[in-house]
Amino acid sequence: MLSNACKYAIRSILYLAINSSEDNKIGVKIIAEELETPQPFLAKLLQQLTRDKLVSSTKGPNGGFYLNEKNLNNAVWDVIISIDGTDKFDNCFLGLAKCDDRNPCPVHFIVSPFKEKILGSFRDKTIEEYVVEIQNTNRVISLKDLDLFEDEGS
Amino acid sequence: MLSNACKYAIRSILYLAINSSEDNKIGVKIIAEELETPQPFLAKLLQQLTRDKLVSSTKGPNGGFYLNEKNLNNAVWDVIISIDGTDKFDNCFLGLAKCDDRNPCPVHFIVSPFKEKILGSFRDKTIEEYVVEIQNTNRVISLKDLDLFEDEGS
DNA sequence: ACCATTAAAGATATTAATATCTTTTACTAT
DNA sequence: ATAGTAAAAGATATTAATATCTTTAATGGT
Repeated sequence: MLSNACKYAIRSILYLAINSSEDNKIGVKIIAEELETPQPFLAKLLQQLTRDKLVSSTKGPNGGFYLNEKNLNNAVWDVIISIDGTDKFDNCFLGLAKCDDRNPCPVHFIVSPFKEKILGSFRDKTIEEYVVEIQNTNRVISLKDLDLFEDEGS
Repeated sequence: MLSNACKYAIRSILYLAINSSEDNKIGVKIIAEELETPQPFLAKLLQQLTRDKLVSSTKGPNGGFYLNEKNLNNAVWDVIISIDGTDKFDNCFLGLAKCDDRNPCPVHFIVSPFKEKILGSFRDKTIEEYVVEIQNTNRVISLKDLDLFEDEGS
């Protein structure tokens, strides 16, 4: 559904939303380590996101990437468009050239509600709202979020 | 989620289930045309499915591919395993190395029920049962199934 | 002014997926 | 037997995705 590139990009932007600010910029190296992604590849993606004004950056010492207020008000969907384009979501799960409610593939009515749901989430929530949800419900996006205790019980 | 190869393979096997029989074998050429897939590529896939005993075939005149009773009792899931392997379904939607109920990515609880549902459908229903459902509910898998009337109303 | 740091940009490399081509083998009908 | 047909097998080609490398530009601290 999403390319690796796009997955990296989404997690990066959420990571920056949570951990960076105008006076706490974060370099690619850190982000790549924290998200376990290939560093130079991620650099390219962040470049792309920066060109599209989805993240902010400055060069030089204390430089790095961060999100400003405007960036925080974009949607995850904007990231997807920037990196993958819109196509991947439109395509039929079984590869039919034409698949819709009228001409549904055998799994159309399983896939379709899911797509609507996740697409809705990506499109209607801002990055900022995502962050609130992530924090309120202990969602994981990077290594440091991991709950490593396998067993809890007595 | 599924590779093109796997999508072709699934539609092929459903197509054969519906249209072929021991004494009505179908050649790659026809199948490829009907499903709008690249012919030699599909040939490779059918070869693979044949090796794994998911479809049957004979060479020579009146030869071609078909499904026997045994083949009809496999699941779509077997096709997926044969072509893509199991991994694609296990992976996190946002690319987290570890993503489960305890360490969920931000969309885990949207994706997870969908995966269970579709995986269940692929695993628990036989090809034969799929065919019954396809026919009872007018599902589309090939060109000839298409309902081309765009508008119905008066 | 100079140096170290870090992103930007452009070029290149690698890999995996997709697709095609060629030769061989099996089978059928005549 | 022979010719024609169709899949099997193996080799090759193309493309897109992923990943890396190198050079350049901007910035900040000394």
